[in-house]
Amino acid sequence: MESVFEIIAEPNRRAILSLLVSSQQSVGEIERQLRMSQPTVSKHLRVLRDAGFVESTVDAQRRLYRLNPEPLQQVDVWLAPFRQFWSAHLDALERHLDRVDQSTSTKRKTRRKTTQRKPRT
Amino acid sequence: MESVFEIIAEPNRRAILSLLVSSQQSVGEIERQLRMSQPTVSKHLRVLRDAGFVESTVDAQRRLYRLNPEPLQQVDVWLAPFRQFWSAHLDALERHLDRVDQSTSTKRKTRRKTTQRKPRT
DNA sequence: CACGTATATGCTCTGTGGAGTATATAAAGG
DNA sequence: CCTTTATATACTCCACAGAGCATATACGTG
Repeated sequence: MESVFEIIAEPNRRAILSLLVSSQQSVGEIERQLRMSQPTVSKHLRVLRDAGFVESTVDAQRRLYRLNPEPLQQVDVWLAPFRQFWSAHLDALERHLDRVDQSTSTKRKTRRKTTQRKPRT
Repeated sequence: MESVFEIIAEPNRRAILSLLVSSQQSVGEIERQLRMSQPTVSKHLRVLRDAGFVESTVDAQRRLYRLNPEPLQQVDVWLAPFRQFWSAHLDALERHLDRVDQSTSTKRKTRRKTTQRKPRT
């Protein structure tokens, strides 16, 4: 399981990463929010930490885990050559993202230029 | 193996996808270029096609496979929330991409807009 | 110090994915 | 037709990842 892609192939790990986007969390908090067993959470966090996806700090008995975006950037880099391809299917993409924006928008995010998307305006 | 992420977790499948960026290819061509056994190629193509990553057309006895970017866009969508995070580590990203550019022997040093990288010549 | 809380880790079991080998299918070409 | 070429599929084997359970470790508090 060296590869970044294998790491994020696991649904629970993706869930953990997504959870950490909002703010850092302790193991127990993750455990409750994602309703996974404590050993399972700890094991996945171990994997994520070894792969550099998260970092932890000690707060007494608890460990606070926070995101480290670097490895995800590698995914983005791999994705890059395929983006050129999307232009062909751009309208489909637009529609898709609009759908996502709706279903995800618990907190008003005006979708911004997301680093690479066509200047939409 | 329903998830898009599990699909691209497999190195050979990623290789196939990357290969198809340049142009469509027959099974035999993929087999030779990636030096994988024919059944292995066919099986991975099956998975990729079922997941919508590729499409095929018949050319006599051979099947030509071409890329379909849609599923990869889902990966991009998932990645989106993390991008906001990268700004914090932007310089690290810059350095990282520079390393990648080098090791990939890209001629053009002028990297633009991040992510919006030029199609390889 | 003893106990409760928080997290990590070892061990076992099970499912599943990928490779290899052999074989089936199908089209082209003599 | 018979053969060659191109691709798909069935079957078996093996490795390995993830979950559960038990247990170890460590810190805080009375």
